[in-house]
Amino acid sequence: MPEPRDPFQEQVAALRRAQILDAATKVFAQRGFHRTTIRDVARAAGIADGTIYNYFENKTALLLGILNRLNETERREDDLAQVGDTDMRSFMRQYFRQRFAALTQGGPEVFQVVLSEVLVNPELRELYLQQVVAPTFTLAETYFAQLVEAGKVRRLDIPLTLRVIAAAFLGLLIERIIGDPQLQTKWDELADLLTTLFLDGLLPKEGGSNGPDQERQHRQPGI
Amino acid sequence: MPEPRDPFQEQVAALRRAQILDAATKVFAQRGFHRTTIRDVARAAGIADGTIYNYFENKTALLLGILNRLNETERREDDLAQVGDTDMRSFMRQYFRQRFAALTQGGPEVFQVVLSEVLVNPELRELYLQQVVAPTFTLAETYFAQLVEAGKVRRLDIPLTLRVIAAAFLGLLIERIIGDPQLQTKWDELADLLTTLFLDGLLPKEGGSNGPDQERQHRQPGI
Amino acid sequence: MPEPRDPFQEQVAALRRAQILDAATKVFAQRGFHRTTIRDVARAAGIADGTIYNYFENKTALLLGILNRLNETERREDDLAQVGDTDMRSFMRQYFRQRFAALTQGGPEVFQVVLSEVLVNPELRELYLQQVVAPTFTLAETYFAQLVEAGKVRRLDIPLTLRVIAAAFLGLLIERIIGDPQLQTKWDELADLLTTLFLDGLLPKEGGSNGPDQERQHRQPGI
Amino acid sequence: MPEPRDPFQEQVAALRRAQILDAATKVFAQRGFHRTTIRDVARAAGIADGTIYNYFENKTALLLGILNRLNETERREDDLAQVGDTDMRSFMRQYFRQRFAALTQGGPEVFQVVLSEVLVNPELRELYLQQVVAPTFTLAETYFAQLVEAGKVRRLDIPLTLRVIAAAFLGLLIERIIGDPQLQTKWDELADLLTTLFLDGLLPKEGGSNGPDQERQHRQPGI
DNA sequence: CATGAATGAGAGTTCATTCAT
DNA sequence: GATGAATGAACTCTCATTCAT
Repeated sequence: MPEPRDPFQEQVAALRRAQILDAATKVFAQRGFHRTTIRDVARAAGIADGTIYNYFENKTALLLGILNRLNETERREDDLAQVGDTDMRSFMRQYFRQRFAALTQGGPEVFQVVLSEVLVNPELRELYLQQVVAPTFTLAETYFAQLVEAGKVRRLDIPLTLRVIAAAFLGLLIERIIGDPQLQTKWDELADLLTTLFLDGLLPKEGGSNGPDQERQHRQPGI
Repeated sequence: MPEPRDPFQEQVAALRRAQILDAATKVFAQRGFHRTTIRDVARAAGIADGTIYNYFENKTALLLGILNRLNETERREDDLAQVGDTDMRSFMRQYFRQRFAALTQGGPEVFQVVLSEVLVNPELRELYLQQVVAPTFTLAETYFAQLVEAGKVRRLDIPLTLRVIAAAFLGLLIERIIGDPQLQTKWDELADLLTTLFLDGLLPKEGGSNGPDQERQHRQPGI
Repeated sequence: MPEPRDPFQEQVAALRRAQILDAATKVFAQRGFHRTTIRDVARAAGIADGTIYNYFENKTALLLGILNRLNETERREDDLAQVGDTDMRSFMRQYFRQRFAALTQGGPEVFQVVLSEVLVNPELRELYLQQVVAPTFTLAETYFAQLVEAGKVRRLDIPLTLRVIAAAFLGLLIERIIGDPQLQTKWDELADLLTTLFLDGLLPKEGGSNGPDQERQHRQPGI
Repeated sequence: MPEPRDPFQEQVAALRRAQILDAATKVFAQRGFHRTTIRDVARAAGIADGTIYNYFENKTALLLGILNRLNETERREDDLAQVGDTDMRSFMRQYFRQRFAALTQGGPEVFQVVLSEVLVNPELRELYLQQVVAPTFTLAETYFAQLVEAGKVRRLDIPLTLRVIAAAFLGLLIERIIGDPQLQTKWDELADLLTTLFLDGLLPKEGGSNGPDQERQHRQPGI
């Protein structure tokens, strides 16, 4: 836990921390938090065991560090704001695409690790709730309320609706991690499907032919 | 690992196994699989440490035992079948309610434990995929295909759509476990909300007033 | 530790004891005393674990039981006596043959087990010394002294000489157990070789051609 | 299991290994391999339990380590070579004396430990056979063959004869370990006795008086 | 600051022994 | 007497953490 005053040293230290957290994320995701030893992390980071303790108080702190970075990453994505003017469908499809891309590339490992522990570690759970989940929902609720007011979205229980949408993301990510082949294969189609599902619902269009043309769903105007 | 031929002994043994798995599920959910010792399980079951090893080969086998019971539980729920004749909305609401009730009472702890390990243990992941996830989806796909053919449901990518619905459930369960207050409070409203969302979508009804009447959604014509 | 008065019961008990000791000898020799569990012995004997404790106080008592049987076996071999009249060479060859046959068929396993523990268990060592080694040597010394008096054998330190001869046997047995191929192959030639070696020694006969005639060796005068 | 490149560290590590093996040899000999705990070894070595595992993979590796040192010790004793020119009797007496001294001081404990396990552990047995027994015999056979060719030794089955001689040593060592009082007392006389026995045999010298003078044997004329 | 050997508490697991059936 | 499930002490081994170099 060094407290360097020298700004240069400070940057070096930050890099070390990042290097260690990267390594930790990788190996934690591979074998799980508990099955991974400090030595594993150290090896992956290319440093000695003891060095880790110069930057993190203990093993748990590594997990918190990962969680915090997740936090920062989430916050930075305030992409919600600037899309208010386009039509609902384009916006949503765009947004879902962004999210899926983020999840896929940004590393599902991070989720794997954090979520796995969050499920069974009350303290971490609390932290995760307050630092990641709650702020995200608060932000989203504000935005969503605007949509409702603007009449662009049906008047539903906003917080709960957002929970459901977020849950779908979370659940899909997990199912993918578990290894569901369908999701592995068609991951890229999900953004479109979710848009249709959440905007239009499962029910067939009124008077629609309900024909085999799956593509039509995306273009259905004025529902 | 006794192999009793005597059917009475066999039943006694089955009860012991159940007793141990109950205890294991409870304590694993509280502290997580790895932070829980065999002694913890034994204490919770009211037996000696060594006794556990008369029924399970090792600690991991306890996890597999829990997973297998989950498996059996899932299979027994063939509630899908008998609801084919009613209207779509009632059916779905009913089904969602059943599922939520099952998840809540049947013990979210089981999910907590299994999922937590599944996320970071490849072997368990494979097992879970093949024993729980895949069979469930196969069953559901067959049923869903019938709905599509009957014109009751929009023609979409069936497997993917089911994944999304299941994901919503999974995700909501997790969010609840994490401790989201909204979900704790309004858990019972979710079945209705999901029905609306997945059947009708977010978009406001055409020509609707989009007023505060949330209830109107159910009376949508032409369903 | 049953103390049956009924002579029939007594015999049954004796048989059980023998059955258990046989099984114990077998499995102890295979994996060693400590690596063998009571369950191993029970399985080999075809009985339940607990039953063993009706006949032996504890695991160590099994070892003592084996040792005691060894003791009895040894005593019964008073073959020494009746060979006093023949010539030295025939006698010795005959005796060595008997001993080797006994060791080989009577089961080197017994030696394996007992010796292995005797080497590192002081108590057992003491017991072995007093119950097996000492009596045997005492007997042999008496007989050997007669040979010396009769002028049939060079006047040497009798006890020590006997130790050397016994040591050769013991050592050969061990070398064989260890798996020396030479001994495995030529085990039957040892009786003759030992006779020659111990009676005549390694030195070539004086004036001899050092030819293949092994028999002439006795008349070596004045080396 | 460190792999130090630094030669200094390497030496330190070698010392630690030796320190641990010394301790292990001592305590294993006292209580036997299986009755000795890792903690016993650690205490005897004056280090912590865990430290042992920095140098040896597991408890069994300690035994292998002891065996390997025995191996090295044996190899170093190439005393056979330089005594070729002297007369047979002096050489043999000298050689036997060396061997006995080596066995006694070099630590009969090493034998005790290794042999005890070798008797009941097939894997260790194989290792012992190949690393210690076989090389030693191969060496000795070559040398002995020269003696035979030179006519200094009777023409016998060389490998088998060597086995007998080695067996005598091995057996005597064991008898001594077992606690035979005769051997404890007269250990130092054995070299001479063995020389006489193996060179001249038990048979009385032709024409000899076979008097009570045991000492005469060593001064036998014509040697 | 970096290193990695040393530490020792603690975990999973085994198994001799007991005893109710 | 026979059984074998239950017991829990004791063992091996791991690994987070410390600290002298």
